[in-house]
Amino acid sequence: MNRRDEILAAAAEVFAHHGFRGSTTRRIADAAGVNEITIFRQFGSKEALLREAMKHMTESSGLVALPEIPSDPELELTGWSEAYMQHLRLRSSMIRKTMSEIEERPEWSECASYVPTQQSNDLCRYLLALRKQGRIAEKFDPKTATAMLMGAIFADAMGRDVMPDLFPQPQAKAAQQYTLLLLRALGVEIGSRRTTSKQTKRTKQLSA
Amino acid sequence: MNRRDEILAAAAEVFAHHGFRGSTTRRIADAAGVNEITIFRQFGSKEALLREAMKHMTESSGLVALPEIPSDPELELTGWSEAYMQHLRLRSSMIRKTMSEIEERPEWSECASYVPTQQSNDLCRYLLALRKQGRIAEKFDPKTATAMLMGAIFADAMGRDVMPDLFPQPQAKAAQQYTLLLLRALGVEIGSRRTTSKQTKRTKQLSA
DNA sequence: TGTGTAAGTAAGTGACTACTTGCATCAAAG
DNA sequence: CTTTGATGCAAGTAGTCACTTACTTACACA
Repeated sequence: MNRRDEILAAAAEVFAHHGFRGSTTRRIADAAGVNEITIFRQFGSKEALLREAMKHMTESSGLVALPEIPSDPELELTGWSEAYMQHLRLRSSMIRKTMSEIEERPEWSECASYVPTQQSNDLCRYLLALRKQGRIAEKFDPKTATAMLMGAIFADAMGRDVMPDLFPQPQAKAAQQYTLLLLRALGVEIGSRRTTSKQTKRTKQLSA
Repeated sequence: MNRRDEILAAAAEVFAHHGFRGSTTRRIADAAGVNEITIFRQFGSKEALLREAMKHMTESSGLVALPEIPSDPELELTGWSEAYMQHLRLRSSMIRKTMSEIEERPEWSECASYVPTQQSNDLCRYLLALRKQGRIAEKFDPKTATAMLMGAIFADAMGRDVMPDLFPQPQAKAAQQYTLLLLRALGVEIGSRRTTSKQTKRTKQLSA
């Protein structure tokens, strides 16, 4: 990790805690253990530095996609929800700051909406695949279902720190509980499993 | 509306668009059409002004409670969801800024969590009343169901401006669609109505 | 040994920030 | 008519901000 990356990491860290206006070049330089002037020589301006730090962040999400062909929706969706929730929780400070700054810096919106858009499309596609398999009993709008699950996860990840009483306990099971509730809304049989190979239906011990 | 209230309203407006650090006393004074000095004479400091403006805001939510005794859950919950979503949408800028500032100013968290806490308790109580009436078919955790609906509404109100493609269309029906999805998850018979007086069950034309 | 490059030090610029002081204005209350 | 209290105006203070200039140090490589 060279100097440049150290500065970028420090800038992201400072921004997550203090926002754009609170991210003074002095604070970033101190956090990076670097002279303030090095920042200007490397990036030209505070704005350019934070823009680059932002881009640098979004490239490292590490989220995995849902399988193309649904097999065990309860298991797969629970895993997906938990991963997405953890992703949001780890970045909650940065996300809060970004949401707040986007009105004043609309050029960041593309950066900010990249991960949620990708995840939304992925989940939506998965639900449509489930329907194609005839495993969704009720009529449903995939966009609504997607927005509902992702919205619940998002709100939990953003709000639980400040208002812990409003969210289900324990925190570790919240993503699973939201997922099960959604599956019930869609009429997906819980505990069912189907694969392309001949594998017998079996009960899972995950159900609440 | 006297001078004091005009300044408070202007402060809230400026804060919603620029956050704490961006709310310079000059900007607030200009927005209120008032000399900058008047602010300091009236409120002492920028911090005190914004604290008061914040308190002043939360007192005017205008949200109504769900009925004590559920009668038409689809109608009542849809109305409640729409009102809550509109409330959040009208204040989305202010909410985003507050969420972002709360880490640096934790003394505001009480103020910020007042409305959601009240609404969450209200919705939770309503769902428990529905269960007591025997109108919820499935086993369910009321906290999870509450967090799920409120989370979906919250995320929609916060995110639709920036990422319109991720949310159900049209916007005007979104709250209703989330509500119907939740009712399905709970196994509440849609289109059913029950009152304390003898009123016949009837089909509603609201269902999707 | 000489040269180029990335980094540091020191000092300073002009703009902005919260906040203060001193004085003038003006309308309503006594 | 006088007092009082809220407001405005002009000027200023001490501090911070992003950013610059001029010069020095350290090291790699030829």
